Parts: sequence; C-alpha cells; structure tokens
Amino acid sequence: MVGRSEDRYAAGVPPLPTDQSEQSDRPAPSAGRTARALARAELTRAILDSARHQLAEVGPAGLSLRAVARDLDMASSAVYRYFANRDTLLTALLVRTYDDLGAAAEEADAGPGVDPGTRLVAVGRAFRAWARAHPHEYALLYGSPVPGYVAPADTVAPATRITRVLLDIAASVPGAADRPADPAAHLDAVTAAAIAPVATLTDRPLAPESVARSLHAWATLVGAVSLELFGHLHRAVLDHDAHFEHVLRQVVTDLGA
Amino acid sequence: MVGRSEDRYAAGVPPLPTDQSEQSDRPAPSAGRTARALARAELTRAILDSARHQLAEVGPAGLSLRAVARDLDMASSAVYRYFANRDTLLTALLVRTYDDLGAAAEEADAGPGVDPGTRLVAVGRAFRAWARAHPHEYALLYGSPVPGYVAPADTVAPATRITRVLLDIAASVPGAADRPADPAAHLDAVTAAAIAPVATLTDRPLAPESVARSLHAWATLVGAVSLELFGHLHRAVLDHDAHFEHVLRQVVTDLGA
DNA sequence: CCTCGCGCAAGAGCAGTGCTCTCGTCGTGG
DNA sequence: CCACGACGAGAGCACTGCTCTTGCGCGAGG
Repeated sequence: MVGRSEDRYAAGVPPLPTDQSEQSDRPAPSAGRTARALARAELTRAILDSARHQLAEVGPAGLSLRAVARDLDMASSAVYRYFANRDTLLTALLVRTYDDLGAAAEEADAGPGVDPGTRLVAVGRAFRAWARAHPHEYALLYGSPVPGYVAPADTVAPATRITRVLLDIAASVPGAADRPADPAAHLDAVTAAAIAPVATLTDRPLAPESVARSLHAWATLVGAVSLELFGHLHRAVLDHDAHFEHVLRQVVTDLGA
Repeated sequence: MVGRSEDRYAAGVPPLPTDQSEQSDRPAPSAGRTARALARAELTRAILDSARHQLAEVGPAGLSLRAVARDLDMASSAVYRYFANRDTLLTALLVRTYDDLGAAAEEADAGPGVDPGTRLVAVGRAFRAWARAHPHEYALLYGSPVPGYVAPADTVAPATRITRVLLDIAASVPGAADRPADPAAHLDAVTAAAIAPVATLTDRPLAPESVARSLHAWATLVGAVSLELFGHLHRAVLDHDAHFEHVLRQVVTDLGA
C-alpha cells in the first residue's frame, strides 16, 4: 500500500507508444547488442524530448525527473540508467538548447555579401523571436544559473555559436580588421587585452575595437530581451515589437554597420 | 519516532538568542497588545532577515521556509503565521532587494548639477558593484522569474527606482526635453507611443528620443552585468573591470551625454 | 539445448520540500 | 474569573532527487 503513487500511472493503461509505433517490442531481438544499444539511444532521446517538453511548460526549476519518468511510463529510478543525475540531464538539455538557438541565428544570417546592418537586424530579430517562442529555454540559457550547477566544458562550444555569428557580422563591416582612423576611438591596452580571447571565436581578422562593439551589441540584445521576457518592461512599454526594432536600429548604429 | 527531524534541532540546545540577548522573555508582559504587535513585527523582521541571508547563500530556488524556521529555532508551521506563502515571503524579499539596489543607485548619483556622463558612469558602476556583491539577489531581480510566481503591484514602485535614476540623468542632458535637431533622429510615432509610459517615471520633461536612449542604456547595463554574473563571459573575457568600463563609455556616448 | 551472466526496470526507502490541520498553552479583554 | 483568540508545536500529505536491492528477460557460452 506504500508507494502506490509510483505505479498509479501504469495501472490499467495500455503501453501507449511514446511517439513511434514500436515500443512493446522495443528490444527488437534482431541484431543482438546493436539493437540493445539502439534501444538505449532511442530511450535516451525520448527522455531528453520529454524533459524538453516539461522544461517548456514549467521552466528549469520545475523540471522533475519523476515527471519525465511518468511521462514515459517508467519508474523514476529507471531514468537514472540513462542520466546519472538531474545535472547531467540539464547539461544535455543545455547543449541541445544552445544548439537550437545557434542554428536559428545562423539560419537567419544571410551571410557575407549582404550588408552587415541588414544581417545584424535579421539575427537580432531571430534571437528575440526564438526567445519569445521558447521563454523557458531562454531563461535556462540566459537567466539565473541553476544553483549548485556549473556548466561543463561541453556546453561552451554550442553556447558560442550565436556569439560567433555576431562576430562574423562585425568582421564583415568594412575596416573591421583595422584600427579605427580616429585615434580617440582606439582601445586602451588593458581593455583590448581583456577581450582579446573573444576574437578567437571567428576566423576573420577583427580589431579589438570591433570585438568590443560586438560584445556591446550582444549585451544590449541580451539585456533588451531579458528585460522584456522577464517582465521588467511589462507595465512600462506598450509595443515591444516597436521598441525592439528601435533598439536594433541603435545597435546597428553602434556596430558602425 | 516519526517526524524526528522536526524537533532534532531543539533537542538539547539552549534557547540560542537570535541576535539580541532578549529572546526567552520576548513576549515581554509590559504594555499589552502593543508588546504583542511589537514582538510580531520583530519576528516578521527576523524571518525576513534569515530568508535574506539564506537567499544570499543558496539563491532564490534554494530558499526554504523550513530552513528559515530551523535558523530561528521555531517549527516550520509557525512561520506560516507570519507569511502565508513562500510567494508572500518572496514578495517581501523582492521589495526589500529592489529598495536596496535603488538606494545604492540613488546614493551613487551625484544629482543635478554634475555632468550627466559622470553621473551615468557612477550609477553604472554602482549597479555592477551591487550586483557583484549580491549575485543571488541580482539573480532574483533580473534573472529568471520564479515559475508560477507573478510579482504583485507592490513590487513595481521599488523596481522602478533605479530606472528613475537613469531617466533623471537622461533628462539632465541638455536638450533632453526637446526633439533632436536632426530630423533623421526623430522617433517614429509608433515607437514613441510604445515607450511613452516610461517617461512618467520622472517629473522632468523628456523627449521620446531621450526615453529611448535611457532604455537602451538600461538594457545594455542589465545585459552586460547579466552576461558577466551568469558566467557567459567567464571564459571569454579576462578583465571584467576593464570591459565594463568600456561598456560604460559606450553607454555614455549613446546617451549623448 | 540448457544455463549462466549481464543489462535493465521496478519498487521500497531516505531525507528533504511546501503546506495544512489539529491540539495544547498562554496572555489579555470583557 | 473565564472565555476567546493568538500562537507554537507536531503530525501528516503529496511531492521531490537519489540510492539500494530485487527480480526479470535476453543473448551468449558451455
């Protein structure tokens, strides 16, 4: 009578195929260990998908391993065969989400040959559109860090995809590789050194001044979207579309594009 | 034998005064209802203080009513006599924190009569300094919203204190009340209308173009601090002080100050 | 062809959470 | 002086992440 809540969901319910129709014969006794490995990969993916859906609904803090297990009609303990802890699952989710956003940004970028300002506007819009379409995912990426969780190195590469897009655009601005003509615009050595590693994200030559402009643009975009999505402009700004378009125009001007 | 974890902390432990020495005679039978009300106010404050400390240590998501109760040597259920919900406690914390930050910003602002650029730099530095000194509180204010929690109207006024400081500074820029001389810099009607309510935060006259500049500056500051504090520039930027100073310079330029 | 072993899922259980309800106490106002 | 109301404590519910043990089923080795 104890622990009834555990199997309540498996009571009179038929197997309920997760997405594909084959599930009761999932271990498919066809090619031995290969099939097992396949099944494992599939279930891993199914868990990730379910977690993704749950994340989109209740946010990172409400992500529950047990709910994922219920969703997939398995015991909560079985999930741990695939993800050692909640953090591991979170990392996989993080990588997937960064990649998702990075892909959206890359797709929105028209690429070299197009006016940098136009490119930046397109990517900025795509960034905001993605964030608005996936607010909880955005919060996962750019909101408060999960307490006690430190993102492993695996997440760095996907996380920098969108930054790289911005840097590429900045690099396509004429003269981005050279120091600005105006000596007053020169960066001091300390600041230049501080942001130097950022330039390695792109292959194209980029003067520190341009790197700084990119970071400035990036910070503004993140700030604007965060303020909007996290409700800080909720009562103050009426038309967020119009406001963001204006921010974009300013960002383009700042980038010198 | 069940529920032992509840009273474990009150076992052989002496009353342990919270901070002041008087505690066992807290109800102080002196002036009737006044004393009771006083004691109640004191305990409410003590709970808030404890929650504040816990917040600073484990972050908003890890804030636990039971831990607060343990800290104050009372039963967890007793806390509910003072705060109906975790959300109620969160709201009180939010108001207190917004006020804390707002006060820091106001204190950093040299006020009218000083060059707007200098004021903006000072407030920007104060904002970042406060955020770095209270990272979890910053996350509470400007990080992911707590799922299921919607900030009540009480939090709006404290939340806008720092915005008001920025608007005041923008209003002190010469010509901030007038439309810019350059017609190309004129805001279109839609954008102007979108941000119009923001201008009501300050008493000083402010052209929509200046309001937009303020919002732009605010977004950049929040973005820069969020990126730094939430670890997104962790591996990319070496000297965050230098980088932020550069951002500040750009923000000042953008404000036209 | 049978049996062993390994991978896996399931269940129970632990410690913790927010929150509710009940009960005993204690001080105060009628 | 007594009843009422505020209050603290404790038990309990439903939930969480995570661990440990048990048992099942499949493929491979003898």
